[in-house]
Amino acid sequence: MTDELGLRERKKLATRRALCDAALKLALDEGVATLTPERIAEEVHVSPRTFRNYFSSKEEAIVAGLRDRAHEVADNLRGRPVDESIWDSLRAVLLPSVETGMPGHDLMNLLGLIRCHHALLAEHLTGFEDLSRRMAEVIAERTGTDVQRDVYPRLLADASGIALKTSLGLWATGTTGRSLADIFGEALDLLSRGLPIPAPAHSADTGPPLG
Amino acid sequence: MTDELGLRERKKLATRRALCDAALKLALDEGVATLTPERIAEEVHVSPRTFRNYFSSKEEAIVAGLRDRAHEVADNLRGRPVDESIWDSLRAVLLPSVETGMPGHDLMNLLGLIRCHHALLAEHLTGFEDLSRRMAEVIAERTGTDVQRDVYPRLLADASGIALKTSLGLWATGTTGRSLADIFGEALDLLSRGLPIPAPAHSADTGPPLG
DNA sequence: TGGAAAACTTGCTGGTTCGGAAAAAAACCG
DNA sequence: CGGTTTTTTTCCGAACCAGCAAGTTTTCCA
Repeated sequence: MTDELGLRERKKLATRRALCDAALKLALDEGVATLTPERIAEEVHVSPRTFRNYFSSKEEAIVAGLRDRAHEVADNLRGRPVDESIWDSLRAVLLPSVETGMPGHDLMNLLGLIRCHHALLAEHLTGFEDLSRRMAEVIAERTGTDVQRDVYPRLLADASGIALKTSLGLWATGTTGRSLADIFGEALDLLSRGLPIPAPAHSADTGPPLG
Repeated sequence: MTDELGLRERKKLATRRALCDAALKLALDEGVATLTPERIAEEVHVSPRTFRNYFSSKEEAIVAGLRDRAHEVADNLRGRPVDESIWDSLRAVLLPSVETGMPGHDLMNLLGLIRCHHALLAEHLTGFEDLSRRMAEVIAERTGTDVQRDVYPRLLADASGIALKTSLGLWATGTTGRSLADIFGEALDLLSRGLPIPAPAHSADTGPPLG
């Protein structure tokens, strides 16, 4: 149905994607500080003015690839079977949202950049905010709650978004030796069990990184 | 001990506070769009350049009052009795962090501004990020977990921060007729019980706002 | 198909923001 | 007091950003 995109729409999507791909690539290769909108535009063979028609800053372009998925994630959540546990639905929908496209080490490097640059971090966080807002609506539909009056849908949306953000942050430090899926699974599990205080066992219990 | 602040330090703190107070006041009175760093500086009788020595944008100044509390909150959490439930500690520490100083309707208006302005929202969210990072360390100390390797401390810090953010957001819409403390209490309670799906009762069950 | 209408790109441009450098003022210390 | 350190201020150039109108491409409709 939405497959019927006119030439104009397709070209717009193409230049947008080309711009944010170029922005990400250049940021990873040459760093964020020295990167300019002009440089990105040049890479895609459009004018600097056109770049600013699509993005209002280089930071917005760099994280656009990540944050643009907010729409799809909400749609995917809406598409899950209604008899599925909400936690299973969230797990099924959120994890793939960051596993598409980009190689793992690029994602780690990007998260490293984000951690260091205030403007990038700010842009990234508004992406999660966007995601949460959309998810809250779907969760409300699904659970028969009211986004305007009930705490539940907003809180669950925000909390599961946080599970993803926390997992990405911990995974990107590289100090755990675990996979993102593994960490995220544990995070959702902890949340759904009410964040019980972990047993004060030896904290090296997760097993050696093994290299 | 830190009471021994020289005149220099005191004046710096004073101008910083004066600047962010003025920024907030002007933003509430005259709106964010038309507000300029020059206007804020003028209000405090310093040069525009001095304003930029303290804050890198007007948005940073506007939300500085809220975000500067991150330090205290973490310190307060560290100061809670060790035999207290972590949830009780979080409740005791987080709620007062927004209840100090500003009148309630000003806080609601500020949150309204934040919701509408991308740059303000971004700045506000990095404030929560800052808060979470500090709290994660204290939570790790308190629970004998490892910030670098365990999911728990980061997730609990982020989740309780989210509980506050979600509560502020819902409260500021004014559609519930409930107090912030009430909403926040329910949010923490939901989190600590694993976000159970609410019974599909009539959603007007929370009682009439009563005017 | 042809031509009008709409949408996108682009160069230009004025206004704003930002932060470096050095002089001036204020605070500290003996 | 003089000398030293820190902060404030003035000056200023570079970067950023969005509005406008001209030129181009796509779409629409008869």
